[in-house]
Amino acid sequence: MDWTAIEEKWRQRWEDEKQFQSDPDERKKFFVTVAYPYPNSPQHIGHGRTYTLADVHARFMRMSGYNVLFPMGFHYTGTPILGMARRVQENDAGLIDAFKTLYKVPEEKIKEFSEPVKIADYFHQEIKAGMIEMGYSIDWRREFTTIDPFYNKFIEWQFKKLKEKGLVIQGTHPVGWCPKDQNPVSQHDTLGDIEPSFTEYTVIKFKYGSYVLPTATLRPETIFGVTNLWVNPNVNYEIAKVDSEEWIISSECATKLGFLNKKITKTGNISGTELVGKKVKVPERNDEVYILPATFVESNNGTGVVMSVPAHAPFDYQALDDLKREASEYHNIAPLAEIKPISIIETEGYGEIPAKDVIEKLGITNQEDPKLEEATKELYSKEFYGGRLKQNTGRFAHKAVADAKEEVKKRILDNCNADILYELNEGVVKCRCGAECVVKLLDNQWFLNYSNPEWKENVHSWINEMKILPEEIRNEFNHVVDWLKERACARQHGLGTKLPWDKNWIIESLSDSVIYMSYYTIAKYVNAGEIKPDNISDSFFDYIFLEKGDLEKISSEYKISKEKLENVKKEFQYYYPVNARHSGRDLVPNHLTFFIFNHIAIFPKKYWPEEIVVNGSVLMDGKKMSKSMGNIIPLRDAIRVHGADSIRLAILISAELLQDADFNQEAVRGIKNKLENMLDECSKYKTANETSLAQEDKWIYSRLQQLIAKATVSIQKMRLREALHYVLYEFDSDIQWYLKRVEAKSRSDQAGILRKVFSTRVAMLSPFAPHAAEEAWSRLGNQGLASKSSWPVPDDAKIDLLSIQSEDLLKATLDDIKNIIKVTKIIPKKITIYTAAAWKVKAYQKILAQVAGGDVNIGTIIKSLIADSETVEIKKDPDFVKKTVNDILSESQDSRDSKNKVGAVYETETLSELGSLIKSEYGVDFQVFSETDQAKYDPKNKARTSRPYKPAILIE
RNA sequence: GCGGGAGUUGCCAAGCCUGGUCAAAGGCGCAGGGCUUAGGACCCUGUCUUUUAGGAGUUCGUGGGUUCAAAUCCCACCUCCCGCACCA
Repeated sequence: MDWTAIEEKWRQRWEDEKQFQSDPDERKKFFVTVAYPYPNSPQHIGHGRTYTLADVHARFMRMSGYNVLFPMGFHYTGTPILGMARRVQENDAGLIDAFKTLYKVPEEKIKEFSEPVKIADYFHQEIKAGMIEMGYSIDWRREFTTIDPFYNKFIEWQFKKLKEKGLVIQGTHPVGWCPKDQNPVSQHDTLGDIEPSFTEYTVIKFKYGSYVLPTATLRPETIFGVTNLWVNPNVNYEIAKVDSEEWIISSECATKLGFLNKKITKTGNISGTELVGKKVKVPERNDEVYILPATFVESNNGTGVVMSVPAHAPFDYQALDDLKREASEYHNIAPLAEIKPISIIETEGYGEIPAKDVIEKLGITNQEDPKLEEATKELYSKEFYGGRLKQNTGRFAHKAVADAKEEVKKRILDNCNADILYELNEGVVKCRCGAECVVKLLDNQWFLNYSNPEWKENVHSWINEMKILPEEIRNEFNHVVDWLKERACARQHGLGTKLPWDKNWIIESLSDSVIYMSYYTIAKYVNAGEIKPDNISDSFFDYIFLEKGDLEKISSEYKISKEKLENVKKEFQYYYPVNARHSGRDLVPNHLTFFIFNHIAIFPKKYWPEEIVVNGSVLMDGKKMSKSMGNIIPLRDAIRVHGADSIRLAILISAELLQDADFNQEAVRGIKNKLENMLDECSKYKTANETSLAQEDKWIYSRLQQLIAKATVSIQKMRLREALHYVLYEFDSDIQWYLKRVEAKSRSDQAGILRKVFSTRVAMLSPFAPHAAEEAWSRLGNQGLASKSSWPVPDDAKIDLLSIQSEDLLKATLDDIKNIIKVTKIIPKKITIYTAAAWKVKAYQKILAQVAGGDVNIGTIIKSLIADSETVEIKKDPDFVKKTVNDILSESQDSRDSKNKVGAVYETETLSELGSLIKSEYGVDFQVFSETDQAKYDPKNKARTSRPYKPAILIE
């Protein structure tokens, strides 16, 4: 089957009929949006998932009678494209090869890629083409990119609004930094793609005369256990003026401090040896300790000076031990023997000197031993999570280490006895330019103040009101909101909009994409050239979005007619708020949360987003997709191979929303076959001449109604996998049964019925597999487009419960027959069936009513049956009650209710329908008797075991 | 560490919120049969153990508990996956 042609044909029809263009009208609207793509590569199967989900949603709502707007934009803003362009300029072989072989970019295009916008433009068109081929029902008249001049104006407006409200603030902020490029570095700026991360150290200032000897530590609380300082005798230390104090530090440390906005003036040098034996004053304690030599101290780590806490730091314990053994060399500098570890933390599982315990456990004998790292790690973690400070720590006594750490740090910082230093965690990180990265404290950085308590509170309460699917995600959102702090919202390079009040900054790319959904409503006018960016400024957006300002004035200011302005405003007011926002799960802790925050900050409550739908990612044959694995399939390649609809279905049916969907070849092939069979099937049922309905006809119509009801509920909950499962697979077994019945009876008048059934089914398939549905729809001889047909509405009145009960009875009985044949391995020659006596039927109805009323006590049921003359015969067969109760309990609530409603089924009559089925299946004779039938054929005396819905069976 | 999620019968995966319809949907795989020159596709049957009458037994990460009844509720434990910031 030529899917390319079929899909192309129907896409053209949609296009011709402008089916997805949405303009305000009298209908109710539904505005569905998806996070727009970042065009730095072609989209792959994984990207397709979110868009497909949103498209199904859009198509379903459209069929349900809503005026649906589903637009799309392209996010040019950001740094990765910039980085790629730079790599192209540098002739990066790896990247250029990826463009050629993986992304199949024509050679002459790659040459243009040294210009970032060209990369974005190229992949923009590539992605858009893929979206069209996938059949996404997008209104392309509203497309834009985030570097369009009008969009820039819009973002400027957004930021001015935020600033007016005091939500944009300035502050300092540490970042990974390249001193050569004078720029912050992130993962894709470094050699080896290392994300620079850093740890905050507390620098504690020990006074040495008028000098300060600072030590960097992760454990400020251990200041109470300090017994001495360590310096490396081989290091030549700097004496430097740091702001207003004179510090003695390693030269590496002086450099680092320079990036942390300290004013450093070097005034001299002092060797480590010279410091050894001197005394320093311990802050918070008012006593003095000696400076001692240790070789483990490194000049490039921290300040080059270390405070020694031998009781709790294995390095310190070992160094002190080493020193004492070599005491003879140092006898003149300090009374070493008097220096004893001071234990200040109590931790279960450790003795008085925990460092000693760990060192002995690991068999460490000198300070050069690499196992000391391990020892430190172990002890640090044990003491941090399980330790408590001892009596000798004064006001901090009995506190948990985890708490005390912060309190001590705060106290010594407040008393100006400490400072802060950052160290890169990865050791040396190199920028792509080759320079070694540092941590820099950026001044005057702009932040969005997501810490603002009032703002947070509003967001929390809205999150609790919104529709969020799946429900689990709501919790996650609330945690993210709690955890979110100030976020830097401007950077110094990249594509994007300049900060309106400080043009040195470019608005960061996640901050310029939080309220853009509102922009779709005006993009249509911008694209049509009806409004122009040239002199547009804030009052325009104030008027459109916030209904502020004077129409007359604005109209003359921008030379836009009043009618036009009113139209634009009304269009916004018609479509807003966003009814459903679809997105991948990875955007929960960032984009989606910001999206809520910013809507709440800028728009009035009636325009806050109504619903968020989050989906998981896509796996490739059970594995994560990644470039290095080489298992990324570009979406357009896949469309060429499998067709768009098979891909859509494969992605949707493999997992429910939050689960990762697994895309694999077998699954797609299976689906494709399924679709092709269905199309073939549909070609058979053109004619429509309805005759009077047989029982199986009523049944299939009833089942169709039930299918509609179930599928509709599932889609409304965005349980698309389930809905698709009902429509595509579960209903198939009903069709099979129907065909089996019809064929057994040698009927030939079912084509009209099947055409109706299939048409409804195809309509329900239309949001999921739109092209195949159109094709099937037309093959069935229907007029118009499936995607324009109305979503079927379930009608309870069309459900014939009796036919459902009857068919169920037939199926169950047939199953039983099959089962008996299987177990006994009899080759049947004759099959006889006996239905239950009238009193059993009566009794069954009574038991059913009692069970439905919640009474499952067999004793009371028996009593009440005996009391009734109609069912007094129960005495002959008391086991009947127990079996019947079990029968009933092992049924669904629905089925019980329907049996209750329908009352007794005429089993003898119904079961005679089995004749044709048994004849066609086993080719043998078949008879039905009632248990009470005097003339019955019952050589094995089976008839008496019959129960309602469970006829006795004799196979010979 | 903090936060989120998951562990189901060969594999993937429903079911869990709202306990009985659960030996547990569906797909894949496998086995047998049909169709076919063959392959593919398609259709039927089977696929925990056991059973010569439609039945019985043992299962849903592990161990407890609640209940007439637990894959489903509660507690503890084990294992795995994901996010943790200036980055789209």
